Amino acid sequence: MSDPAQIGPRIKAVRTERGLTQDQLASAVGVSRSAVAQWETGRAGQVTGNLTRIAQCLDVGVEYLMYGMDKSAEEEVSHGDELALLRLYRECTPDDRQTLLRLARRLRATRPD
Amino acid sequence: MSDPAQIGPRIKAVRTERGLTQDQLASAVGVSRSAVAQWETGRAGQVTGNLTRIAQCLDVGVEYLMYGMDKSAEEEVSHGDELALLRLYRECTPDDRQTLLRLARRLRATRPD
DNA sequence: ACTCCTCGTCAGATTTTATAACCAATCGCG
DNA sequence: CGCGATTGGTTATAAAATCTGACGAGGAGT
Repeated sequence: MSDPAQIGPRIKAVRTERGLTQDQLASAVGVSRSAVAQWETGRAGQVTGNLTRIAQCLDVGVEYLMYGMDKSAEEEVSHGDELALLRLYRECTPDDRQTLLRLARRLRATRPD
Repeated sequence: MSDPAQIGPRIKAVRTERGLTQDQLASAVGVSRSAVAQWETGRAGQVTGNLTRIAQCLDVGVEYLMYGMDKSAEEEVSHGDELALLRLYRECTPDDRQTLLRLARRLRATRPD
């Protein structure tokens, strides 16, 4: 799941994307420039308690640094109407759920391209 | 955001919820029983590279141990049928989406209690 | 009272990590 | 071309962190 050896390159990738030098990230996190270099080159097995600060300074999620992405097996819903639909669906009986799924399939099949 | 001092009690809470002893969690993670006790009593400032293994063994997200909760602003979908519904919904036109939402409301309103 | 189980704490060995220093590559300037 | 500045990789080492095994306390059951 988590690949510690990949955290370093990932930190480097995000840092350069943000246009920061190692010195700048080091100052932001509160460590020496060498520490950042060692993180990025995989010398440090884990970046321990600094992980949260690094994520904050780079404006990226801790789980992104750890796993490379948010959970991929699950889907996130953030649109209000999709949330509403999901909640309504969950409050339906199994039969009604099947009805909704069938209608969704029919509507999708007849949509214009 | 992250409260390192709270990781310990959180580990303990999840462990006891799962009905595990410190010894059992220690065996699962691959450390001594003392290490688990120290994590839970806050002796260790951070639980370093073991955090991922702890989360795996306790069947909980790393971010939950670190922050106490998954992202609260978003909802996660993990059931296959819900994923299917969501995907179908997204492939529909706005008009068809409204149709689905209306039907869902009607079905929810007529469900037996 | 005794035994067992669970867990908190401690001393110490081991491991990890951050620092300062060193060095190399690149680039811009005179 | 030589020089200085900047950036970044690497190393030795001191300091800090972490884990282990041992010890002891409290509770439950017999």
